[in-house]
Amino acid sequence: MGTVTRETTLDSRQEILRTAARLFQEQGYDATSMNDVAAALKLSKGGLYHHFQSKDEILFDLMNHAMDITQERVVNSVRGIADPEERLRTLIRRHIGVVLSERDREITVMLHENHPLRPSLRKQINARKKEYVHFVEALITEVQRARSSKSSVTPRAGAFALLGMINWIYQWYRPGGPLQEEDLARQYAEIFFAGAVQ
Amino acid sequence: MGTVTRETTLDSRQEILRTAARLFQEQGYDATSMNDVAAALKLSKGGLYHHFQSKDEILFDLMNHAMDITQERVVNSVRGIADPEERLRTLIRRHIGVVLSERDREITVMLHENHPLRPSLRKQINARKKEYVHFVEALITEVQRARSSKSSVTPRAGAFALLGMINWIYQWYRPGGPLQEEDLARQYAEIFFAGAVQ
DNA sequence: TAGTAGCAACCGACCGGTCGGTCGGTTTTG
DNA sequence: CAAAACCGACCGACCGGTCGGTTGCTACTA
Repeated sequence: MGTVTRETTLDSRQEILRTAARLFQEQGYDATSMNDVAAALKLSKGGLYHHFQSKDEILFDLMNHAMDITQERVVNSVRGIADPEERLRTLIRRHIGVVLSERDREITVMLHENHPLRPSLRKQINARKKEYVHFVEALITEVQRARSSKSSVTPRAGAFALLGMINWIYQWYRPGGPLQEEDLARQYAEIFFAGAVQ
Repeated sequence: MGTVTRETTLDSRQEILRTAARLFQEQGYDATSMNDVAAALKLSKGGLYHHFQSKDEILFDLMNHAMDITQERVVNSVRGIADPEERLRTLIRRHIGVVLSERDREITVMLHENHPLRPSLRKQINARKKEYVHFVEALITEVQRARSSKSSVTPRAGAFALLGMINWIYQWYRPGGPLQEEDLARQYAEIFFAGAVQ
């Protein structure tokens, strides 16, 4: 049936995206050639171009997929939590989980590779990123209100600081190291809620 | 005199480094060709190669210079402050100042371009980065001790969180925007010392 | 059920262009 | 006049991308 064919095609694209994500993360986008991607998939370059029209398209799809994952696994999954504080704590945990996930390397690629994308495509990704920042910002506003916070930290600066410390993790975190994901999430939440030296 | 000649040469190298830093920051390292760098200096590629042996060497010198700046303008400049808390607050302010400095674009290049450098050179840069992390870590330890802090945040996680939120700034900060450097530094310090929703 | 039409998947040779880097010779300068 | 600074033509390698042709599976038919 046509349906079966479509599914196969989608699977191929997904597998290509996952492999490309791995290579892009390991070597960088520019340093990874389409030949590299094809070879890693045991494909010729021509075969690879049967599935994607350009290197751009792979990166763009990759980043969109990364935003889909963030939307599902972070945003949507905390929407049901009533208490704002608990919602923010869970968001921190989930966001860290996504950044550290071995499976979803698309996220770190999206975090790192800003320049290579054509301006029109980059704008679309940036719009989705901004949407996420605003979500976090609104959540921080809620938490401050619920706590009758007297902090002079604006939700905007707070959101950037929080996302900064989380999104930077990929720069230094090594899975085998002493700092485990759960512990890291707990400490980062504590820093954001009460500071690091209180 | 030899000295004069040497000085001239050094000036040329510095100017090349500054121009290269600007281009690398604007377009990315891989996307910037040696021709681009040469042209921006009104030089031919051959002329450029009279001053540097390779593109690698430029990037390596750039990053080393970035670490020199950090060492001078952040580390050395806070060493004289006796009170640990004030020392850390000043470090935050100075570090943000360096990241946002228009003149020192080397820093954001160093923060962003990790992959392109050959492993042997990259290790040297990473060693200097680690040194800085340890400095911050030790300072956080001191502040916690001085405050008799009961925080369960380890100095190591605290250092990574702090450096993360600061080093991420270049990803979103636009000089013309509403958030000014002084204000940003104050808010980030507050977050780190007391949290964002206290 | 054997045969076949059709099509997605794939190959590999190839293209124009650009890259980092080289080199022999010329200009500038102290 | 020596040496540093610089030029511009050039090199081999590799880049992203193309294309005509082949393979192999699947759906349909006689």
